[in-house]
Amino acid sequence: MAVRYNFNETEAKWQRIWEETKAFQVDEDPKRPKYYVLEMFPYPSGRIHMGHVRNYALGDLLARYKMAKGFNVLHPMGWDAFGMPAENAAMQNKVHPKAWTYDNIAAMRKQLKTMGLSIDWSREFATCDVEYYQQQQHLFLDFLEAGIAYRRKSKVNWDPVDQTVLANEQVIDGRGWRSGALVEQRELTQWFLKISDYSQDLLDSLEGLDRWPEKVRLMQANWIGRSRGIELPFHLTSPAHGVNALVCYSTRPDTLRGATFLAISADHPLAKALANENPDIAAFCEECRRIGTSEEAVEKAEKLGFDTGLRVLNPINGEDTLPVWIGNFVLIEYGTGAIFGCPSHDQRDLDFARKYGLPVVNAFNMPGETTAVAAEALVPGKDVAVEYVEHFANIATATAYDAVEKSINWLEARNLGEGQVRFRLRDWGISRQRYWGCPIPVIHCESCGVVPEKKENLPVRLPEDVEFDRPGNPLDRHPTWRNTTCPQCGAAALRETDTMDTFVDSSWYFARFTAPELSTPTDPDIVGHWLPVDQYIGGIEHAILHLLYSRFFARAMRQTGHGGADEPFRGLFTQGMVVHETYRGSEGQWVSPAEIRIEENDAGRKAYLLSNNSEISIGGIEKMSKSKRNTVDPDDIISSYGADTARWFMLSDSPPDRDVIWTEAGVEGAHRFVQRIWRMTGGIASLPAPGGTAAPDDLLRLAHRTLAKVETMISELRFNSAVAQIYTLANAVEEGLRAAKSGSSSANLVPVARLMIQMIAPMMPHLAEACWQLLGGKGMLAAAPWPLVDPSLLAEDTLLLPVQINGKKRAEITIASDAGEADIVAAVLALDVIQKALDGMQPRKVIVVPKRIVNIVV
RNA sequence: GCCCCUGUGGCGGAAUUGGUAGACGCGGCAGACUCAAAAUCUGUUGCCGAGAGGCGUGCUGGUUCGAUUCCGGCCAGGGGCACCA
Repeated sequence: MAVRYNFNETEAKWQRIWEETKAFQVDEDPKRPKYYVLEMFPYPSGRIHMGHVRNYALGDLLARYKMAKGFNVLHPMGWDAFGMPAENAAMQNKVHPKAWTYDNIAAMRKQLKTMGLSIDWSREFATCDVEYYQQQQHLFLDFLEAGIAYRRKSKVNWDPVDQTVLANEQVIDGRGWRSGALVEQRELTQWFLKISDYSQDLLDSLEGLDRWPEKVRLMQANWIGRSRGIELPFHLTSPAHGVNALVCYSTRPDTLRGATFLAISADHPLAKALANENPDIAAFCEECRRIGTSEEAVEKAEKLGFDTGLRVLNPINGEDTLPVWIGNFVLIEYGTGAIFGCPSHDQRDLDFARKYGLPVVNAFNMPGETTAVAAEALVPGKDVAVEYVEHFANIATATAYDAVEKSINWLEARNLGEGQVRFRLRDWGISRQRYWGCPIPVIHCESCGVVPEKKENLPVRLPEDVEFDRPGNPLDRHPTWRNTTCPQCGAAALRETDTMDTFVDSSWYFARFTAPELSTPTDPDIVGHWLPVDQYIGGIEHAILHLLYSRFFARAMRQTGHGGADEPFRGLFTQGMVVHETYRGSEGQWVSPAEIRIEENDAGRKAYLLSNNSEISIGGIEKMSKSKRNTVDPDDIISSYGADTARWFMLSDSPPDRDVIWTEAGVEGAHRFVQRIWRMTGGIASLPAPGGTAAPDDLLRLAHRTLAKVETMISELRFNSAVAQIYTLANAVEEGLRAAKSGSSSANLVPVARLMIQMIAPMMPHLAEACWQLLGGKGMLAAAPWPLVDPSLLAEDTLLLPVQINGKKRAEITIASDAGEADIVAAVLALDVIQKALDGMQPRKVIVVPKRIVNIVV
């Protein structure tokens, strides 16, 4: 037997065997419970990175474990293949986005396969496959028919150089992230999906997602942003431009008595009407618009206002008059585009009031009281709110929170306003002026307007003969592709040239995996069988958009007859990042980990450049990135240590939801363990066969206890703890082997080693298969059932109980596990150390917690 | 500003119904084997102290026989949202 484990040979061998035996291909099986494990599918950037390795190591562990536990496991893989990088590559390298994408996919597939994942590769697809986006077009048409998709004008960030719409995240300091051009606000007609119709359901259903991280549920809840408030008309003292009243939206009507002004948006219809006749107002509104709404601008922009001269009455008493201002901080998109300002209880309103000399009235003063407001606005506090509500609404008691609800009731009862629920969530704009995406299957006809393409005419294929020599959307300037006929009247018409946001592609791929060959988007029976995904694993960066869009899609697909589940992802796990130390040379240049060596002793850690031994400064630990040169290439790791080592390292030490620090020392440690398991297994296999049947010993008991713990920890996704348990068992097995070599009984070594190997199998599948063979295991471990815990081996005869005096540990006592309380107390008090520590003091009380602890109180 | 999370050895982290703080790994130190190195193995490793012992889970109060765990108040780090009325 070879002393060193040859991972190269073994990993290739078992990957071949798994593939040849189709070990991971599945179909629906009514006899076994299903389990759907899914890792967020990768974007085909060209090479896998360590984040992928971690993601798939986690998912594969679960998939293999569930498979061994008797589940029919669906574990597919695909590619999120549309998007801008392919077009950028096309512009820079004169390569077609399609060729670039499929080449990348081929390269990454090859890399992934070296990881030895239990993927059903027969289901693989890319979202840029025409078969996939054809079905997405089918879904779009159904959504259109159901009123879920619609078109409207909307303000967008327009990059005049790249000639495209930019997402808010792509606008940096008011400039396009690629072109650096000043971004303009344009009104364009865009396609939207009506996600806002589902706001309440998307919010309420978060409650049931008990296998999602609390953090993600909170983030989604905040994003949906439900608020309870009231619409309040403020009547003008004299109507202007046909407007009798300005309607404000407020979530704090309990502060209404402190209102001292009203502010409307520059885009409010009344502001526009006033601007038409007053050039000063027109100029002011223009300035407001110019400042824009980018985050940067918002941060710096001063609160600006313009007094319109109009006056309104406070509805609370119909007497107090308030001036109407135009404010640059009032958003037309939210609420009604008009607010009442209550400077005493809102910092922004206070700043505004101070700047323009508007009165500040403490809304919570009782009649006759004149408590002033200090430099900072009063926090809408609990106590003051109660007093105020008592005063104006005559409500006997109210908690702070009730104050809002009760003031709404009070105002509604007097017909002064109407309670409302509003959401922050806006409809999802899916139009992109890009080539490399799913074409939106509609046609613009001069006489019929916007006409959906007929389903039998799908797919609307992306033309391949396009040029990327200029910015903008090549579909717009394609000579023939746009020209078509109207499906309704047959006249010449033009195709829509916008493509869909790539988030659409990723909003239903998990459903398509259940039947990827189908000529409809899904088969309701099949998708109903597999969905929801039982465990979804991916990065926290998708906590909001991707996961929310997918939840919306699940609802929309059910509504349009495409089946599925209420919620697409039953369990969600958000893994941490892979991070690495950074290194910088004498001139501050980033240095890659491959170019240095580390020395470590009592004096500390130092890094030296391999090329000339000059010292390198060790910087912070940061997310692996090309710019900081702190990446480690999975290919290099797999070829030097093997996939199992990389997987084991990823699973050890760090809890999977936290960042894992990639270190050379850590990888070597993981690899040492691989070699150690191999040596140990070889040693056990070459022992002479023991005769007869073995009585259970401590080692066997430990193995079963470990098995029970490992199962619990895997099901709780605490893989690092499972790994620690396996280490403990391995230490004991090694000790057993050493003892056996010097003559002790080896009777339980083989069965215990087999248990250990089976526990290792989901984490290091290749090594496990090889060891399994060595131990005479039958067949392929990938197809073997998970071992059963023998409950009779979990019980212990004796217990080690700590003994405390007044909560401080003073001794330990070994005692029969079935000893009664009186016996334990007697035995404890008889201990020399305890007698000595008590020093003649009489115990007042002895607390015995069964199987846990004894505490003597004096 | 609002909402949320996290603070444990030199490091990653265990201790998950209030019951032995530091499992397991990394790193360090000492030793064995070796001509030597690598590999491997053994011992040791929270802090203070020669030792007995004492102190220790961000700080600070509290509840409890007993607190890393529960409650109050601070401090530090991280994340999400944000002219949202």
